Amino acid sequence: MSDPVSDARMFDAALAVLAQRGYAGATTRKIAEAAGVNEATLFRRFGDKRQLILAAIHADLGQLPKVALTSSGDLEADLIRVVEYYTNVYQHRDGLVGTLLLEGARDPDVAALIKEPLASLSRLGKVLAGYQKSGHLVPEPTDFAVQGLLAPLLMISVLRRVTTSEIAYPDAQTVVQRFLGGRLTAA
Amino acid sequence: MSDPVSDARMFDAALAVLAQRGYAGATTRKIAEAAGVNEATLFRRFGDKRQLILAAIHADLGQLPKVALTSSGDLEADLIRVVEYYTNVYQHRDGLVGTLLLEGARDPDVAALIKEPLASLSRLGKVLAGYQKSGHLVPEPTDFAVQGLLAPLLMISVLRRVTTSEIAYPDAQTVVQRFLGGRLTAA
DNA sequence: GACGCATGCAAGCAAGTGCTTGCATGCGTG
DNA sequence: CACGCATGCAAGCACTTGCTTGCATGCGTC
Repeated sequence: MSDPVSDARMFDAALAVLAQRGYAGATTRKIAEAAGVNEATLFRRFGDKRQLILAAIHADLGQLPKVALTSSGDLEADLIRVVEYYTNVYQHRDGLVGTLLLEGARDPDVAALIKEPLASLSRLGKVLAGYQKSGHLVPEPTDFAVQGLLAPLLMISVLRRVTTSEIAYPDAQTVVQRFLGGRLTAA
Repeated sequence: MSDPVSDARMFDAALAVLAQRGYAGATTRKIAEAAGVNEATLFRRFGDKRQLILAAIHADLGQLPKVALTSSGDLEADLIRVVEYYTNVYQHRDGLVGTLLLEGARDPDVAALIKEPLASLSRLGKVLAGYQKSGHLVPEPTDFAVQGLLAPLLMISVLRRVTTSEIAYPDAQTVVQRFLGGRLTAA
């Protein structure tokens, strides 16, 4: 009966259920059902729930294109690329980022998995610092700059899920404009 | 044996465990233990787990001082008051806000409980709109303005818990300065 | 065609969890 | 003192959940 099941199908299901119901709520039975797979198959393949979920997260995060965190010299273009990237991250699995951030605070393994994506934040900081040094951006602590650029996106992604009214992600252009307002040097 | 137990003690315990482990992880046994109370007492008093937790959240959120969301005419002073308030909210029970936002996305009752605090955001929007109209602030969609002011705090509160390095909340003065940079009219 | 292998299926087990209950105990109030 | 009342305690029940296992089945490979 039935073809061999792809890992991807189970990962998809696992992440969908995880994002929607959290780690504890993501029961192996629900994941199996969502994947259209027998529960036993999950265990035979991944050993236990934790490894399944960790593998799913790992595969998913690894699939994210590496951020184009380069200084091309064109400040605005660089920022737009970054904002588009993060908007994508928030959208690509609805609510997953929030869940991972929360769950990461409780589970060291999850924390380890999201470590690299988080590290990209400080890489972004360095890019911004470069533009500060070159005089394109007003100087400020790089943490502040990073927050100024990305925090609104995070806030939107969180609020979207708890409020009834539909909140849309603004386009990258707009986000960057807001960020640059007051930060451009009077060059 | 033992004096009557105050609701507050159970609420404290419930919220502490809730913030740390989420709704599913906040078992009645753990809450009882944290409160130094017998599990049966929880049920006798509150009926079931859900009502206990909802009552705890309600009592706690109700205890938050009403935001001083008034336009005094002194823009900077108003903003500082607001930022201090929200910094407080994030700090006052470590991680609770994040948990509630996440849990609120899954549980309509929790969503209902945090509705009022969330509504204060749109009230803040109106205050800011007032300052835009009076020419103190550059015009922009009020949602953007609210996010510009508070999103960094939210991001910090989230990142604090997943990163090993200690991230401190900036003081209100700093937050407001960052917000005002680029938003003050050239009056 | 025979074999191996991944899967489905169904039953089930052990642990955890929400919740109940009967009983004893101690405190305050009349 | 007597009574009521809130609590502690311990046992336990029903259900969920992670995980296992034995068996049948179908697919690809040799």
